[in-house]
Amino acid sequence: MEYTVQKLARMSGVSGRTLRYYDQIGLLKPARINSSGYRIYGQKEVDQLQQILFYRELDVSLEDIMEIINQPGFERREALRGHFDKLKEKRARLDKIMATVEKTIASIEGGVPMQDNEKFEGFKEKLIEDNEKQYGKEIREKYGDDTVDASNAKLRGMSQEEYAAMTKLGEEVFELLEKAYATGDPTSPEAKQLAEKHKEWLMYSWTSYSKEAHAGLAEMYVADERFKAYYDKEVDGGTEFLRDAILNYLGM
Amino acid sequence: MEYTVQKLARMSGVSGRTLRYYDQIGLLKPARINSSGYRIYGQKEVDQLQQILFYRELDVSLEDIMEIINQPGFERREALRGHFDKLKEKRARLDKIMATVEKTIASIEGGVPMQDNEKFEGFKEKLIEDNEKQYGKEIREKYGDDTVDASNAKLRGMSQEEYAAMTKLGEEVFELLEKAYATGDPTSPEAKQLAEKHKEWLMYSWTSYSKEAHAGLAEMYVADERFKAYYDKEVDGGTEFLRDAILNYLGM
DNA sequence: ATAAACCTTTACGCAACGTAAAGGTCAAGA
DNA sequence: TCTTGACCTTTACGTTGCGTAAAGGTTTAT
Repeated sequence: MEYTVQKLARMSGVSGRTLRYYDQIGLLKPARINSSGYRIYGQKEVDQLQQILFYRELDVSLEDIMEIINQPGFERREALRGHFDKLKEKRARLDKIMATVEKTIASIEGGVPMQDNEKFEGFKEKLIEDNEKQYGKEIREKYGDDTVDASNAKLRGMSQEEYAAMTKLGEEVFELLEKAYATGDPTSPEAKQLAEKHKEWLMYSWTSYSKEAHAGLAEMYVADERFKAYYDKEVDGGTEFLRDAILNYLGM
Repeated sequence: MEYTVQKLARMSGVSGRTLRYYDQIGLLKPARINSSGYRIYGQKEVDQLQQILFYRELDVSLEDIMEIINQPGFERREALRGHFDKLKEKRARLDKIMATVEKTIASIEGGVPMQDNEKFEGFKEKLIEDNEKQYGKEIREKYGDDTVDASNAKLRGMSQEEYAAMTKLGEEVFELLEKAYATGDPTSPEAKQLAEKHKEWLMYSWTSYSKEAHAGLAEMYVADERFKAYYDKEVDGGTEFLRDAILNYLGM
């Protein structure tokens, strides 16, 4: 497939000017120039543009992108690692800023005065290491799950609303788990409600439902440490409780 | 408390030049100018700078920030609440990008080849449509699974070798599925071998194993369209066959 | 008294394009 | 066939949000 500037632009979401600029600085040259002087891009160029956009998303400068894509594989890996670290820092910084926002709100509402230098926590990029130590694993675990959720949602081509609804349901399951766990009884009304909500939540990604599959999933939660870690996050033994609640709900 | 340019700059993490620039464009004027022409900032200015930095963090242009904070009905507390939500969104986006970076790194290290277009799923919004036509659903599903695999590997702190081994096992399961399916009999020796290999593969991520959980997972494969699509990729009905083979292997 | 560390304004530079301006090309419809 | 409108080209200046001198005045600490 061959593309002119405008076609490639529309496909990739960048502007025609951008493509000409990339040509100009030597970042992405068209495959050839036709007899009228038009830029013609081919498959290879499409792929490379995708590469470029990928790095651009990571806030890599065009100059650096040029270096990266012109170098062999292991160099690229190093670059990626560097970017990953940068992203991590960025994330930690965001967390700090969010904390500052919360604190500022609290200070306004509570009438508690805030120290001036506190107001800028997070904008300065110093205390990142501390943050890592403080949140460390927790965030990573959550991060893993978020990733899975996001990819699943995308996978199924869910609309924004659907995804939001599903997420909300997921949170509700979690809340219910805490409440039901507090009763200590997997046959309690709360536990039953929990199992129901869990089924409801499941239906967002399942096309067919069977008691066996639901029960099996519950067993798997206990067996697979990843799921176990997730459901045990708030209350220890939460995973087993959830399984029991589900099995009970299903009459098994 | 009163601050000169440099003091405020150090406290807030921005540069002196930035403060002068903000004065120049009228975004943040000092409280007063002293007898030597120095800019002197007071309490009000400190708070306003904080506001400005919050907006800047959200990629709002300075011009827009000016409009926003000069609006008559501007309520600081409301604005702060809005900031918090937007920051959360930004963080979620960062998480997604980080996941892709990690996945890319994993693919380089694990020697698992990745399709270029796979690498960039999720980054572009528009290109997806076209890609869809080209490669259809298949890639999305694979991407989803890869993501899960990668994040799992990370989560469990797997070594590269282990991850590679697991990936290889996963492929073997797939090959066996094709071979066993060809026999048409879920009780055949090939089917039994398939179930065994599947269990072996599972053990990479399971800490405890039970027949019930294994059987449940098999049921889930059929119920969840994502898994179904994955195992049906090569042979239609492969998922059901796998389930039957497993159930048979487990004597259920 | 002198150096270090401030402060000032003016002014040019930068990345990654956006936005004309001035003109050539191409497919489709009257 | 001719015209229209959507393409394409190059050249070139504008934009944002500062960084970075340069050239000089002020304050503070020793």
